[in-house]
Amino acid sequence: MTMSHPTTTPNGLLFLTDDQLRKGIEAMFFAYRGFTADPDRILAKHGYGRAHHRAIHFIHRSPGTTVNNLLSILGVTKQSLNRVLRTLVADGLVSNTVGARDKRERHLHLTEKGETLERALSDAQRDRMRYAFRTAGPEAVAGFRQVLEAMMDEDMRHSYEALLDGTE
Amino acid sequence: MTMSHPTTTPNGLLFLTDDQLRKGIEAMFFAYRGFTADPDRILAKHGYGRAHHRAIHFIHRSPGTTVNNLLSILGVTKQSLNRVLRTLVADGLVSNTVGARDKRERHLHLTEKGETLERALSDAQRDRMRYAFRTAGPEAVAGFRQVLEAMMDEDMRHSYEALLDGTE
DNA sequence: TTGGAATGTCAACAAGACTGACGTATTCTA
DNA sequence: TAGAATACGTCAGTCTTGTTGACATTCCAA
Repeated sequence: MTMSHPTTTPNGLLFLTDDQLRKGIEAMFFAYRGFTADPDRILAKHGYGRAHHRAIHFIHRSPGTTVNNLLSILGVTKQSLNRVLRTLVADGLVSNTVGARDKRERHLHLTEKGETLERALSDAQRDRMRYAFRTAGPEAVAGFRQVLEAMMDEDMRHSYEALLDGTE
Repeated sequence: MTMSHPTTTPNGLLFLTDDQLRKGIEAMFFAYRGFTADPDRILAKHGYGRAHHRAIHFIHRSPGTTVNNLLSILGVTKQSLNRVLRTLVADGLVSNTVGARDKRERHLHLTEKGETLERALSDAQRDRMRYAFRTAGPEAVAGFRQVLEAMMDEDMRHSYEALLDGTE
């Protein structure tokens, strides 16, 4: 019989079998599919993709953010982001205002229409997250976040923590 | 001051603020980037993408699996999978043998070369998962898996559990 | 004041997903 | 046993989203 739960060894390190780690890997794979499924359905109706969702989400989170700022959070090239941004501006979901202090910068905001779509997307995603959290219970939620935070790259954790400031 | 941890209400349901749920959503987003970062680097060297990784992973997990089987696990179209599979077979990483019982089926196996790449990919991914699990501790690992499993779609959870059979 | 750095835009291309249609071999079933 | 269903492969075309390269504008510092 194989061990199905991590145990602590005399040296104080967690003993982890390849099987336990693989289960974590596959859980991550299948869960992420569920995580994106609901927004994907809504986006498809509007002719958008996940890239649009990500842009909308972080503009909502940090109103007035610049393109460069968004780039470092999203981790894509500016040309890639620009294409998405262009369609969102053209469709009237995002507004694009020249910076007052630095005229090279463009400050991004969601319009009324943009906020409406953001609501629909985040409602759907929160519903699933709420169900998962309630099903698993409060201790599980704490563990979930601890593992995910340890899984991030150094610089991504910085982005993550910067977003958390003021809401913790 | 906002609540930063879930609490239980008199009706027995977890009380979850939008902030708590959003943190879960953003943690998922940033962690998944870390989750795929190491394999992505290795794949890029070989001229492959994530699609190749997924195929290699599940062929390794279920040697002799059929194309149809793989399709339902990966959740892509056969045209999409076929493109990936064709290059893997051409490059000598995957073998493709006609079924003995049912000659319509093709059974997929990793070659020696395929197993070598699989090792490199899964070693990298396991290293990160091990670090995350050790950093977070055993209770956190249990919670992590509980939340992820509750986050999966019904049919994905079936695939996930089917893969677990015999290893739990 | 001028040259370099920073910010953002446009154009072209590639990977990888999708749909739809079709062909072939094989198996199942009425 | 004939016809329907299944398993697999392929061609053609589209879409999203990533990439590089070239370029305009703006700011700043030598």
